[in-house]
Amino acid sequence: MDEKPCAENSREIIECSNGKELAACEENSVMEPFVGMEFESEEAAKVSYDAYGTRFGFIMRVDAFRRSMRDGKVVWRRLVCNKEGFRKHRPRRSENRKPRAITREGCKAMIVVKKEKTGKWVVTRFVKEHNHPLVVAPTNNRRAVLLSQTPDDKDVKIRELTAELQRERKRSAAIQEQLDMVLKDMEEHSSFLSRNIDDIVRSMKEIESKRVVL
DNA sequence: ATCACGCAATAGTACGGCCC
DNA sequence: GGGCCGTACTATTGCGTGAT
Repeated sequence: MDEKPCAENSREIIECSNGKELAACEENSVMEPFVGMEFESEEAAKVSYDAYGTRFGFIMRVDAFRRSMRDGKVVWRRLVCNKEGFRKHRPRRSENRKPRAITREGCKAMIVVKKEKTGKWVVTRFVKEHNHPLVVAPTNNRRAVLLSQTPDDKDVKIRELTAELQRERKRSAAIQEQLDMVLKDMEEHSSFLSRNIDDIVRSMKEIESKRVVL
């Protein structure tokens, strides 16, 4: 079980079971789950794991849950990678139709969160390793990403997305630099305005004191 | 008895493809 | 283009099993 939180480093290379580079952690705000991690609500856990998945290149799927025997409320929830498990075989009703792309690859990655007596949701299990390459998708259309990839397309798609990711990183670094310059200018301007205000206040006080003397 | 978890089944839904 | 059908998805539930 891997229980190390990852958010300590602003840039951390994550590796999956096949040892390939997958994605880089670029924001401290996306926390890697760890056993014992607490959430205010079930929804917060979902949002967090979903953000983590988006950041590191997989799609979260809400899996099983359990209700309390006493009050019937949900007290246990499992969140998995969308490639978790294998698709169940169902007989094809039409031979003319093309089968859809395979989306399940037997991935074991998941987190399990449980509601404690305190009302907080705590991660009780975290499986980090995926059995497939992780791809940071540039689109918000999750379903389109899921269904558009056949096994043959995947390597090409991974290369394209990796190249795009590098381009976007360079672009964001340039934007960051520009923002830093703007902030610096704003600070300088702000301190300039402060000095002006101080001068004005000082002048006003001098004028006031002269009036009192007269 | 209760909890934790795995697995299968099912309902509802979204979407792609085919046919008119 | 629009309707229908098939496929695959998520969400939920039931049941079984092992641990506490």
